[in-house]
Amino acid sequence: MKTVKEGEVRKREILMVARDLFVTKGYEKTSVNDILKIVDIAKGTFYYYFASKEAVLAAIILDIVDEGAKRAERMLNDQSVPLIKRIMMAIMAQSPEFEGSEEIRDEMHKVENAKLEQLYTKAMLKRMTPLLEVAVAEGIATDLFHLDYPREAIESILLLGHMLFDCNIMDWEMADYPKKIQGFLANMERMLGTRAGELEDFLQMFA
Amino acid sequence: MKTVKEGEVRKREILMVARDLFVTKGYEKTSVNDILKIVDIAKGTFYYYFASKEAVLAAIILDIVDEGAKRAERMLNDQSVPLIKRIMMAIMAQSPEFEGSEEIRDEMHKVENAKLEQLYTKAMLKRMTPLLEVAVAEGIATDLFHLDYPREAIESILLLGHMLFDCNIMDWEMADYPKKIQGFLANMERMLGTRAGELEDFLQMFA
DNA sequence: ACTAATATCGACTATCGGTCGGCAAATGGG
DNA sequence: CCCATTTGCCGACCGATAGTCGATATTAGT
Repeated sequence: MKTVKEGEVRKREILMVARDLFVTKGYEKTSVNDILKIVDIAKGTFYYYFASKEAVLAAIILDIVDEGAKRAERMLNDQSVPLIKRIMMAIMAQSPEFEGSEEIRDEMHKVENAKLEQLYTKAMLKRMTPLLEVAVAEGIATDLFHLDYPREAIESILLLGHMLFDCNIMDWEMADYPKKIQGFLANMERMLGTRAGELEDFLQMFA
Repeated sequence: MKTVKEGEVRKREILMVARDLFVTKGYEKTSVNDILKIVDIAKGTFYYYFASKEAVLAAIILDIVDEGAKRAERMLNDQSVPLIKRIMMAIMAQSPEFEGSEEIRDEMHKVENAKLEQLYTKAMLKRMTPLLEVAVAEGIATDLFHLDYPREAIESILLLGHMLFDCNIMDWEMADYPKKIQGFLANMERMLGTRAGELEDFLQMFA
């Protein structure tokens, strides 16, 4: 059964299906054959569009990171919100968990997805750091933040936000989360050198 | 050729060889057959001792983390050194890079080793947090540190130290490292709430 | 010496990611 | 309108892999 489609269409089809499978089943546990079955193409077609299974993964990660960065950018540009809150919301909005169906939440970051996870972290940092750098520079200029190593603070905050709350490396009880979030905000405030409690009302949201 | 050995001996043999291979070649790129060839046993023997290749990985990680924690513990117990420096040295000593041959350094934390890396991070945090908790509590009691969420600060510091300097997710130039280390120390100081510059002489070491 | 527990073997299987040569459909120029 | 070239597609095949299993050899207890 041969159905011909324009190249870019096929490519997107494969990416969509693969992304769904990688996120729900895990990258390692998803075989190329699994993808073929759903997209309903032969092996040769898959490798006509992608050099390897890992190439598909890389493309998907770029997509996910880019979508997150665009959401973050929207948050940062909303001048009606105070700067610190904007930054906080950008960090939250960036996380893939906040788009689409909520069921995906736990699936993406699982043991079998270590490779996806690692590549994602790397790409996310590279994409997000410049965005936050602008925002933090604004905070420094307006005497809201006081710090000597803005770039390093941003990297640390992004990394912590991701590792603590998006990955599943910390196995916390549900009941722990409010305290963990408060701790994170406190550390973020200190690294940025804000007036203590600047994020206090934000903190209420999680109490 | 059949050579029989006591169970525990064989098990340790397998673990030693596997660890060496995983660290130098990477977990994914090391096949069970690679291990068999060196230990000089048949497949059945391997699976007589370990349920899967991944079970071997898990055992190895526990070993590595435990060795690191023991080194860290020695640092923390050295009363002749000021507390902050002790903590800093414990964090550094914990890293697997600091034991044995230096060549291993880059190998362990590579793209193909994402699974090893992730499991390691998780186990390391669980093992190291309680150790540092004692030390930080001492710092709080002696009015050296001032912070409301000690546990969360420790988790963050451990995580950052590991992710920034042990993994290879940040692709920095060699020339960047002094600044990155200074930034890390600054953030650490702020999270712990020490007198600013408390770690200043430590910082000299990396300038 | 017999038995039971322990340790070892290696052929075998299912599945995987990836290759390759050939076929079919669209394209477009003469 | 025909034919050649490009583009899209096929699926049998390959080597390697993690893991299985029933047979066999060694050791230890009595």
